Amino acid sequence: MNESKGRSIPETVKGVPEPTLRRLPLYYRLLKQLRDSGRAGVSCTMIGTELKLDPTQIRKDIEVTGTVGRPKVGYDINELICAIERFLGWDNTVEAFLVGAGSLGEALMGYGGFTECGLQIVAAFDVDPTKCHRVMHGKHVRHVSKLPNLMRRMKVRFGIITVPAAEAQQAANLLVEGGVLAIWNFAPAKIQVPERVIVTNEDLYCSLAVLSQKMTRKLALSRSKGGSKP
Amino acid sequence: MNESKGRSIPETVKGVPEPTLRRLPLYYRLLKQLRDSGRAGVSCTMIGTELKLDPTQIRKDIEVTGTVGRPKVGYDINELICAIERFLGWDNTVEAFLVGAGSLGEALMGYGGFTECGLQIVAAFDVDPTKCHRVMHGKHVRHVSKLPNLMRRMKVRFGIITVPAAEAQQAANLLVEGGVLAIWNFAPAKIQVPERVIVTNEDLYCSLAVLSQKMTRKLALSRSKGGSKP
DNA sequence: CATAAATCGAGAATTATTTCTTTATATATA
DNA sequence: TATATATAAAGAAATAATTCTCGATTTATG
Repeated sequence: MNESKGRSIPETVKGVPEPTLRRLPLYYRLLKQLRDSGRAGVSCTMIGTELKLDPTQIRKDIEVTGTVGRPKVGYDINELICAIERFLGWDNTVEAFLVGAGSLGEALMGYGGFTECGLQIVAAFDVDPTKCHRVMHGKHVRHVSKLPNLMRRMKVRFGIITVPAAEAQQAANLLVEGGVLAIWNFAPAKIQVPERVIVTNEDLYCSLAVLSQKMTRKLALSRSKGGSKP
Repeated sequence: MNESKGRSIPETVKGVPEPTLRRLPLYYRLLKQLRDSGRAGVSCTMIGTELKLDPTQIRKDIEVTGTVGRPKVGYDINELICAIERFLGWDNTVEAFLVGAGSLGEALMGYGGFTECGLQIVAAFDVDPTKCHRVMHGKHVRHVSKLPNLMRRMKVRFGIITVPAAEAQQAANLLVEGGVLAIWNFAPAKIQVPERVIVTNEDLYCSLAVLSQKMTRKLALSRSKGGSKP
């Protein structure tokens, strides 16, 4: 008598702002910590203090998950955790294929935390035959030529690309051939896929740009203010 | 007679929007490709077509780098590349220490492309003694206890954290002790640092959230429209 | 040389996101 | 029971970012 009636998730007819989506995991992590430490309830004020974010913003973010709180009390931590999981789709296991068994691929396979988000890497693929036929963090590494068929047979719908930039498009093509639904692309290259395929790029250069520009700016400012040359 | 006169970079008195900063590397990469293919000039229209972005937005982004174009012609590719490099601080080499010599750390050290952005990882550190005293992609791996002193002696100001979440704060502390200016944090955990230190979090869970929510939404929609159960 | 087409640049309009304000409600305390 | 206080919720306002509009400029073409 909780999920069945009407809109458990507000249908998401109108897309949720991406900034909100990116903040939800931050709350999620904190909530789990709080729960482990024995708390049962939490207020936006508390989350805000902890994460240095505006409480109103947090309240609006939580709203999209469909969770309701009580004045003066806040939210039930368990309920909130479940709501975020449900909203993000982290309550169901999604199997994924990983293309590119280099060190980045290995790092992701070894990253135990993804299962918490329902993401399970079930196999890895590589073009390099010397990397194939071995087991990495409990997952078989196979040759990329096997990918499309295996993907269809196993009904895997999620792909992770961890190959060098130059090979990213080929990797994407294989995944598309296998009927992929969503791709998490770690290669610093844009990939062309059919419109129906959802892509998120994890482009390290974009993040680095933010950091290095801020650093550059800071250095420039400190130099012009308190620096040696006026 | 190009940089010396007046404001080569528009001083950046008022911070540049982060979305702009994150797009600049995309242009940068494309521009280098275009240059390699022999082109000398480029218009926002062309970049926009290539990257599927609005030309006006690109024009505004380019504006922050201080580059001026010519109507009907566009921008000089070389000039634009240099301006972006200068603006992001990618024209100067920045030396970095990496904390956490696991597979993610190894992946980053092996990632040749960072030198293009002026980022040079000069050494790695780990708490695990068995990982120390070896060479990884040409860089020495040392024990974390050596970090602060070495960092001050070598005047390294940039830190990269690739340790597990539970150890992130310790890693940050060491870097702060060493006088770090900016931290690129790959651990899925918030780190507490003095206000003067610039931090960029590369939190994979945040990106995954975007992707899995979109996927979940899509599946929900397709089920409610063309699915089996009405 | 006049005309057409492409494109920059500036600013207006729109849209998205965040922050502020107010109101209502639940709990604790006197 | 009455009062004070913390907080959610709803909506208004402010701010940030994107997209649109238009005038100016440069090159190409007849």
